[in-house]
Amino acid sequence: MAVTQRRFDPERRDRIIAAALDVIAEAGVAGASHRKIAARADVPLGSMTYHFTGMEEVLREAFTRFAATIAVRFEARMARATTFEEARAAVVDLIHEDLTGSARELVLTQELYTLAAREPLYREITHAWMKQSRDALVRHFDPATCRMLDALIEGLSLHAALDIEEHHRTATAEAVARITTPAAPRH
Amino acid sequence: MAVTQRRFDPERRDRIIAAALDVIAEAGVAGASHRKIAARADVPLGSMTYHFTGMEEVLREAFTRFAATIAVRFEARMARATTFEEARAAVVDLIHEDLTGSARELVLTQELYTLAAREPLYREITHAWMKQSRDALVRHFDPATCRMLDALIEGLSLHAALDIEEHHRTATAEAVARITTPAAPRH
DNA sequence: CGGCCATGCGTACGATCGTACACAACGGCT
DNA sequence: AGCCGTTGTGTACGATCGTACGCATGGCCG
Repeated sequence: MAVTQRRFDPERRDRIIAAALDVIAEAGVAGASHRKIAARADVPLGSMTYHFTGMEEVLREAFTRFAATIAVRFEARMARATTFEEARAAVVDLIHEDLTGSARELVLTQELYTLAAREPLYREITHAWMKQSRDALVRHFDPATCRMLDALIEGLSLHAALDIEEHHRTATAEAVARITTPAAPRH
Repeated sequence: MAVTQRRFDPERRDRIIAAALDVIAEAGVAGASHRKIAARADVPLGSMTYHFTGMEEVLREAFTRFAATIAVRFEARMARATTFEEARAAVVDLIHEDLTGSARELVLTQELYTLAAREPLYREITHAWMKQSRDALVRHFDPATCRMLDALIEGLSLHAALDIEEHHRTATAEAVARITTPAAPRH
């Protein structure tokens, strides 16, 4: 009666995961707690331990979903490119979107990276993410170039997250052009 | 008597800061507490609140010192380069050192970045760090190229932190060569 | 229509946290 | 030598945390 029953709420788990990402984006992994996530998802505290074995599982699923979402977008955009020049343009587009998009994604990415730098469990998530991106790139560029592109993309993302300076699309295009152009052999 | 007095211990603050970096490297910012840091520095818990106004001050000073240390090393190495080719080689050396050096630095860097992505206070630290590095680079490369180099360096650092794959010096050299070579104009 | 069992929730416990504050210990000054 | 102010420390408090667990609840089967 006064108590709203939620017996049939199969999306409960999903809502919790989504809420977890919200909380992490706002307060960081450090500031994320079962209680805050439960409040955000509008579920009782007990649901946390019911649906998940512990905080680690929540984080793992949340970041897995986050990484998958971004990787899929990346893949979709790259798939539309057929020629080399289109591939270059697609990369520039993607970087541009990353950098001018929501700060939320940049922050969540950083949080994930920091976790991954310390714990192998989360490293698996980043590895899967990287692999997907790498696979999307390797259709257009050779492996070594893909690695460099990856590094450039992540570096530029970081600069955006740290608010280093405003982003110029032409500068990004120039950087991508350089990376994707083999250097002349040393003399 | 049994209590060892430390009245004259002017390096107490420094030891605490050093201990804080150790703890952060091991347990992350999230896992760093006054108690753990105090234990690591072998000082009583009360010393924390005596020497610092709060956790934030400890973190700020610790990361400031950390960033300064790395920036100084960067600057020193770049300063030894006179010609363009030497500058390129210096950058490759520095990246190589970063990537093959202690995981501690890579982890601490990630922790700082994540903090900085969220809080302006720590962003100041990263901005100062970037500025120092940028100043060291700008003597040899034009500003746009410096930004790209920065991004590349940070991206490669991240790859190392995430253990993406083993580092090849020649691959780094190729990436630096490309970035520092203006792209041919589009036709 | 009524009892049962899986499902889900409220609460309580022990641990750990940051911080404040009363007090011990010492060096210098008279 | 003895007092006093500065310097440093031990402890206790309130808040918050993750997690376990007993119990309410409602759908389903007989």
